[in-house]
Order: sequence, then C-alpha cells, then structure tokens
Amino acid sequence: MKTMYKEHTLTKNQQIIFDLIDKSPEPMKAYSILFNVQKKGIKAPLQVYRALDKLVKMGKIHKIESRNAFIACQNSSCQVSKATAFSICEMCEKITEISSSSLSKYLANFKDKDGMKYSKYNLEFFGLCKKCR
Amino acid sequence: MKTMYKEHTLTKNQQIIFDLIDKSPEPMKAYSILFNVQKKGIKAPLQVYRALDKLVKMGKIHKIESRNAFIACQNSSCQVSKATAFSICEMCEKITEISSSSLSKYLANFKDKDGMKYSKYNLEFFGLCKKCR
DNA sequence: TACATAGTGTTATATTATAACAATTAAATT
DNA sequence: AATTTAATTGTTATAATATAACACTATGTA
Repeated sequence: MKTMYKEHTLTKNQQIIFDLIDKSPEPMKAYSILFNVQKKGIKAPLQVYRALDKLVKMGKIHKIESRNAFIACQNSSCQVSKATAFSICEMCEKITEISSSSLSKYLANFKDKDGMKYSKYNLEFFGLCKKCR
Repeated sequence: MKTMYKEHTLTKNQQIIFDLIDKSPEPMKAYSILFNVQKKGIKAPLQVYRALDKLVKMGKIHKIESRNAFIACQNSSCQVSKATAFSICEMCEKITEISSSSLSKYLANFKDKDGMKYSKYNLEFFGLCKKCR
C-alpha cells in the first residue's frame, strides 16, 4: 500500500517558529528567531534551522536569499515553495511577496536557449518602495 | 568640472580575483577564492570580500545568492549588474547565466499591483540540466 | 603641492549554517 | 496492542560565510 504521511500538521517546534515568523511584520533571520523562541525551550541553532528547512519545503515560509531571512507565505494557495517572487526596498528593507499570475505563467513557461523549462524559480526585485521614493 | 574616475581598470587584488573567477568553469566561493590566491599575497578574507563587492558593483561578476558563490559575467554587454538571471542544475550544480532579451524586457517592464516597476532584479531558475535528466 | 577618494593590510570578531550522535515521539503496519 | 519505520528532538561542537575597526598607501584631480 502506498505510504502516506500527514501533510500539513506542524510539529511543536515547527509551530512555534512558524507562528513567530507569521506574526512578524518583516522577514526574520535565523538567530533572531532563535533569540525569540528561547523562552519556549528551543535552545540551539540547529533546532531552528531544522524547522526552517521543513517549513520552506512545505511552502509555509520562504527564504529571501539575498537577505538570509525568512518570511511567511502571503499566498494562501502556495502550498509548495517552487515559484517565488519578492520586491525588496533597498532603503527601508520592506519585503513583499509578489503574487502575479501573469508573472508566474511567464516564468513557468520560460524556455532557455536550449529549449529547457524550469518549474522552480526564485525572483527578487530591488528598488525603492512608495514611502522611500 | 565633473569628477570622473577610471572606469574599468581593475586594481591588483581585483584583477587577481577576477582572473581566477573568470577562468573557473564553475562559480567559486569566497574561501575557495581565498585559498587559491594566497600564493599571490592575498591573505585575509576581507581582501577577497572587498574585491568581490567591487567586481559585483562593476558587473564583472555576479553573486549566485542561493549558493553564496560568484561567477564571471558571461554577457559582455552587461556592464552593471542590475538584472541577472541564472539556471541552476540541482543535481550537478552546473550554473549558467541566462541572457534572453525577451526575459529581460519582460522583467524590466513588470509592474507589481501598485504599479511599481523595478529595474533591478535577480532571478534563479532551478531544475535538471540536459546531462542530468 | 595639497586635497579627496579609493584601495590595502591586518587583527579580531560577528553571523550564518551544518556534522555527528543519542534519544524520543509519532504514524503506519502487523 | 505490539511492532516497525520514519520523522523529529536535544545536544555539543564546529564549519562556512561575512563584516568592523583602524592605520596606512596609492591614485586622481585641483
């Protein structure tokens, strides 16, 4: 019989860390997360990184690669983290997930010069947000 | 009179580090660069990181954010590193710079839902290269 | 020459992330 | 319920990536 596991039930550490990131108004860095969850019994970096890895794989959070920071998925339909796009203000560091179906369609269908398609991507746009201009 | 400085003359350390990256068949990491240039007198991480920063700003090299690695710009027309796209094989880690004018046009003209445009971006596509499929 | 800007060399340290191992918990199968 | 399998946890240690601060040097421009 095909082996099936629970899909989106978070474990204790995953839930603690997800809740913290989800409540944060800005992306959080791993050691800032660690500092904030120490009162809940999570004491070591590895406990944080393990939960982050799983949450990223589930698509519950995304990593902003250029900032080494993690943000909760804004996009309720986004179950698995395969195709992500963000806008980043270089002045105030405000970061927003972009959900544009035309963008995601364009990128999902993009072929390189060898005709190859890539279903997974990460796009980071940089500029100044409205407030900072 | 408007102040002008030399534009693309590399300094000694910048040239040593650029040459190394440019000759490398794959992206190089900072400490691997350091190891390789120690015989040329570059002894400390900071000397490497400073040169890397400048080379990135000049557009001579690009940083692959998801890999913390640096690759020489493949694109002779790319003078300033504002708009970059790469394909990354998740199996063999082969990384290629994508230069597609339709892609760059699409992204340069992309507007988010607030109507905001971003002239600077970094895009990383993931998948399996021809060999690895 | 003198001034401004960029680059260098150096030591120390901060930040980000993983290896290895033993123990525990949870879920699926018998 | 007992078994077994996979996932998660806790822990210590350490690896990998990156920057701060300071004194000094080289280069370009006025």
